[in-house]
This record gives sequence, structure tokens and C-alpha cells, in this order.
Amino acid sequence: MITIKDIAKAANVSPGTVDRVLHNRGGVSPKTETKIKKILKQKKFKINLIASSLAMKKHQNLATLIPQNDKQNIFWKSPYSGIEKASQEVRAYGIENKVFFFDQSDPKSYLKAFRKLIKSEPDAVVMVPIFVKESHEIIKLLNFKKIPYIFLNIDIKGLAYGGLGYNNLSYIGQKSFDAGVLSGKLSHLCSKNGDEFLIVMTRKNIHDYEAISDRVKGFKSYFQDNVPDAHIHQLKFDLSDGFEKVKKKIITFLTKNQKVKVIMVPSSRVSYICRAIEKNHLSRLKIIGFDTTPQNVEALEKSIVAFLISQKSFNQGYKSIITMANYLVYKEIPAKEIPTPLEIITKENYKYSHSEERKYYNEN
Amino acid sequence: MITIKDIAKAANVSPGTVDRVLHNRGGVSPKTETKIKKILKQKKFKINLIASSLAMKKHQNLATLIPQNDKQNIFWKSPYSGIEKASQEVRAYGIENKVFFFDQSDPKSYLKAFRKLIKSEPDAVVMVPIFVKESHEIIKLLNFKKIPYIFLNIDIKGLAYGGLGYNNLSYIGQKSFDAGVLSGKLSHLCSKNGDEFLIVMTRKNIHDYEAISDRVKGFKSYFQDNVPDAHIHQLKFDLSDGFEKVKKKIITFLTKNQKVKVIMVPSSRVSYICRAIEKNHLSRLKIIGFDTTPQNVEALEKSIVAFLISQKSFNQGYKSIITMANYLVYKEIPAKEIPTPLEIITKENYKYSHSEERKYYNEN
DNA sequence: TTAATTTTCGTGTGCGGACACTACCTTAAC
DNA sequence: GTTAAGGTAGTGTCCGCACACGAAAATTAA
Repeated sequence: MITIKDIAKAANVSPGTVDRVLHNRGGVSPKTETKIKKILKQKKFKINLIASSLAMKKHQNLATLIPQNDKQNIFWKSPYSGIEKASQEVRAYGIENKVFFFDQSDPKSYLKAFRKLIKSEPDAVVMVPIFVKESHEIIKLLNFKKIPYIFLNIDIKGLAYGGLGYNNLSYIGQKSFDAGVLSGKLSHLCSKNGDEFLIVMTRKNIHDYEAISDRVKGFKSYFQDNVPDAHIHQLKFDLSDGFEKVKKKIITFLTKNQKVKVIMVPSSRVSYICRAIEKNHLSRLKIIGFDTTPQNVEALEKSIVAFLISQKSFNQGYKSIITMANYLVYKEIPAKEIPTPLEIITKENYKYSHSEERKYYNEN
Repeated sequence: MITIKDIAKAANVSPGTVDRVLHNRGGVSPKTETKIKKILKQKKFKINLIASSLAMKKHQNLATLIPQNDKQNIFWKSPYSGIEKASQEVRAYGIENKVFFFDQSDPKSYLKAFRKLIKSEPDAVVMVPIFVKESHEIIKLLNFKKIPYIFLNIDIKGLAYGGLGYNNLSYIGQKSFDAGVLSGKLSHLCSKNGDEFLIVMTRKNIHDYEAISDRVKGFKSYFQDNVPDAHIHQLKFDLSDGFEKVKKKIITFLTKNQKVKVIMVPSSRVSYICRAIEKNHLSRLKIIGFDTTPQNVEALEKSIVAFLISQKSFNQGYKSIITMANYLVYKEIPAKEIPTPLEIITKENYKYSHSEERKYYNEN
């Protein structure tokens, strides 16, 4: 292994000088600098990150602001797990991550959690900017304090209120529109000429309203571009309607519209919708949903659902922390957008996907 | 951050003693040991891997034995890239990986490369055991020398010759049978009752013969289990036949068998087959292939191919090195089999997949 | 020429942990 | 009571690098 000392010896200088050229810290004469750089290249010197980060001792604080996960809101469990896993990994690099939770239906708790967060004096923030207005305030402060931040799972654009730019280092999450396009393609592939399609919308959480509507847009856009004369139906429910009412409505619709052969549920509630569909209808239907929640996976295993498009939210959480850590440690500037892969899950490949996630669960 | 010194202070002992209990190195009285362990837990002490691996200075050699990649054999480029990336990462942990190439059609070059490899005195080996008989000899030596090894991409089982067990730490690659099952499912979803199916086999490399035949088995097995009366045709080509001959044969077949609506190509040569199919046939066909070679991706982009099932061979290469490194550094024993996710790629999600791989290419 | 600067570079210390070496303390045997 | 042997625990050095400090060399000013 080539070390700084080796280089120094070869260049007849001291290790300190080599270090200076390595980090462009100046104070080195042009002659020696070029000489050292030449030897560096020639010997293919690569800095030992281990030793480097140890020596730097850059103990930095990271703070994460995400919705609380519980039985009601299992969605956020997965990204949180990814965050936890990444936090463990980056700890060795002197980065300590603190997670602050809030109630995703309560803007006040969001602000409250943020106030706690800011008291912890973080050097960087990973956040899920659910509430637009409150996020605006938060970002104003982060900008002022020059604390770098990353948006996770939800992307909001600045310039909304009084021209405040959002300088988020990156957005890590899914491109919902393209996910919708993909669901359109899958629907198309599953169908034959003359088949009709149904989109079932269920509104529950305000936060994913945008994602859901983007998926629908993407879905429609696919057909616009490829099968313009496709007949796409749409049903909307409020979950407060109650299951029986939902069920009745769906069944009535399906009985009337026998040509509907594919159902796309743009929320993560596809299993709920499936429960509302009777067997005689199910047999003719291909159903496509989003997110690998345990209930959805169950429906997948039973071959009720044909495809799930996965958010890979575990990976999103994981990546958000790793990305920020790389920024803090190596000043590595991430891409402005880091889209999650659009993973197509079927009964047959589910067990091979999300292996990182499952491995993590098993270890903990 | 809690350090060994903090623990030592709290337990009224020296750092050395704490270290001894951390590594079970003995020489510590039961009393102090339990006391220290208690404090360790209480303070949630976690070893600093950075400092640890630096202090250990465990310079170890890893060697990799894989087929040469070139214009003719682009398949191996991707795993090689993954290996390169991982090699860079583990270098910081004092692990140096050397790659030894061989000609995948020449057993002798395989043995020759191995002889070079063994001269480099590696502490561990990652290998692609293409040739059964030669691998047997290689493994015998590795077993004898007690050098741990991992199989990459190709899994061979021991006990074939004279009861020699293959103690490979792990196999990293795809479960070809299940990939075939998945292709069956996708074919099924793409079809309607009465449609017929076609498997087109092209044999080129001996090495993936097994993978290909497993995929076919998986495909058939899916239909056996789910659509037992499905009509599955099969065409076999030798690529030495020449393109025109292949083309003629396929077109004749498709013209005769208008009910065939789905084609599955179990090798990575789906784009080749596509070129042999005329447009008037293409329009009625859904085509499913394997591996995201540039040509295949092109066919995907043109909507000629509906699905590609990806090997994620970049990740395979990457993971093989990381897995071995973790074994060397942390004595972390990997799973006996690390199956690659079965990734379903369509035109719509291709750009979001393989991002790691592309990122790596861009950096280099 | 010499003093005052500025530029350039060498030295030393510490990051957290691994491990060898040494010192101390028991215990037991004579 | 002395001593040897074995068990425990403390000390010091090093891993490769970052960075502060200050020394040496080079440059400029007087």
C-alpha cells in the first residue's frame, strides 16, 4: 500500500508537504507541487479514507425529520428503517444522526419537531417536507443558518412564497409521474384490444395526494401516447365512506362494466380495494398497485394483485442519510434528484427483492 | 461518541482491559469482565470500525478469477465493473484485489489464469467456475490451502468427483429457475386464453447452458402449475447456422403458428432474435428476454421487447467482493446463497434501474 | 548587508483502537 | 519468609492521515 510517507520519501519532501498538495492547501512552491503530483500519479496513490476520516475527527450532527410510524401509519416504517441502518454505518465516520418524528396529519407537530431539531444544532438535515406552508418557514431558517438539507420522498419547489429558493441539496424519492406511466405500460401489456381500464382512487393521507395524482397523470399520459382511444374509467372514494359502501360501489361498477379488465390503484391501498371485489370479478381482472406493504404483498402472494410497483422506501431512507454523509465527509455534491428505481414486483420475484431491508430486519 | 477510554474510565480500568473483553482475548477476571460488559451495554458502546481496521493494519490480498470481457463477450464487462468498484471501496480496509482473466471458451486459459492467481498468494478468492472439471482441480487446491472462495454467477455443486465437497463460502448470482418462472408469469399476464407460447433457444456459450436450461425449466414449470394446457412451442438454433437461416426458420414458424403471441428467449440474445422477426409478426407479439445488454436495451426502447429480466450482473460482481471483504475483515459469514434480485425491466423503468452502474461508468 | 517579511516546508501530536510488552498482584510451594 | 509461577491489568507504540506550529529558506525592504 502506498502511503503519504512513501510519496514524501520519493519526492524528498516531508509528509506534511504531500498532504498540502493533496488538499490544495497552498503554501507549496510550484516546482515541488508538480513534482509531487507527478509521483502521486505515477505511484497511483489513493488516500486512505479510513485513516483520513479518523484523523479528521469530524464529529458532525445530522438530523432527520420524518413522520412517525405506527400501526396506523406503517408506510413510514420502511424509510425509517433505512435511515436507521445508514445511521449505524455513518457513525463510524463520526456522523451522528438524530431522528425527530412528527404526526403526518398535524402541521403543528411538524413545526414542533422541527424546533426540537434545530435546538440540537445539526450540521445537516434530512427532511420529509409534507406541509408546504410550514416547510417554507423551516427552509427559510435552514437557508439563513446555512444548514444543508435534503428532501426525502416528497419534493417541493421553492419560489412559492416571496421568491424564496429552496436550496435542497437533493431530492431523493420516486418520480411518481413515471411510475404512473409504468403502471400504464403494464396495464397495456396485460390487456388486449378493446379492454377497458379502471383507476380507483382512495384518499386518505393528504401528504401523498400529489404522488397519487401524478401517478394517475402518468397512467393517462401513457395511454394518450400509445392507445389514445383506450377507455379509462375512474372511481373515487373517501375512506370515511366505510368499507361496505365502497364494496357496493365497486361491485356495481364492475358488474355494469364487464369490459374493464385492468384495475390500477394509484395509492398504496390496493389490498383494501381487492377485498372489496368479489371472486367472480377477480378472475377476469388484472390488478396493479403501489408499494409493498404487508397487506399488498399478501394480495400479491394470493395472485389477486398482478403487479406492485415498489417505492423502495427503505432504500430511499438509507440513501438519504448516506448521501448527506458523503456530502459532509467528502464534500461530495449529490445529484439534484436521486430517483428511486421503479421496481416491478410480482409474486414470483418478491422474495428476491428488498433483500437489504429484510436482512436489516433480521439483524435487529 | 463513546470510546474505549470512556468505558475504561467508567469501569476504573485501563483501555487495554476493555479491549481484552471486547475481543474475548482472555486474561481478565470474571468480576471486571462482567463489570465492563455491563458498562459497555449501558453506554451503548460500539466499536469504531474506522479506527479498528486502521489499527489492525490487516493488509490482505483478494484474487478474482473471471472471464475476459471484450467486444465479443460484452457480458462479463458488467460484473467486472462491479468488481472494480468494490475493489476501490475495500482498498481502504487494507484489502487489495487482483483480477485474473481467462478465455471463457478455453479451459486451458482458465487453469493458466488460476496458476497465476495462486502465485499471488491470495487470502481469499472470488471465482466464476465455468469449467466443471477444471474447477474441481482448482477447488481441491483451494480447499487444501484453506483459502476461502466464493462462486460468482455460476453455481456448481461438489461431490461430483470422488466426494470432494465444495466449501464455497457463498454463491452470488441469479436463481435461473426462478427467473424462468418469472418469465412464465409475465408471459401469462401478457396473454389471453388460447394464446400459444414460443421459447427460442440459441446456444452460443457453453457456460450459460445451465442457466438457460434452468430458465426454460422454470418457464415450463410456471405453466405446468398455472396453465397446464398451455401450448408451448420451442425452437432451437445453433448460431453457427447464420442469420438468414435463423430468420427464415422463425418466419416460417410464426406464419404457420399465428396463435403464438408471446416469445421467450432464455439467453441474452433476444435482440438477435428480434431482428429476425418481421414487422407484421412483431405487432402481435410480446417478447420477453434476459439481460440488459446494450442491444437488448435498444430493442426495449423501441418497444420491440416488452420485458427484460435483468441479472444485475454489475451488482453481482460488486457484491461478491464486498461479501468477501466483510468476511476477511469482520469474519462475517455470508449466506450460502446470495440470489440477485429478479429485476423486471421495461422501456418505462429502464432509465431508473442500474443507476449505480451508470454512476460508476460516468465516474470512470 | 542586514533586518523584516513572506513563502515554503518539516515536526509533532492526536484521532480510536489493537496488541505486545511489562509491571504488579496473588497464590502456593519450599 | 522467600521465591517462582500464573493470572490481571497498565503502558506504549503504531496504523495513515490532518492540521497546527514553528523553523528554515527565500524574498523583499531598508
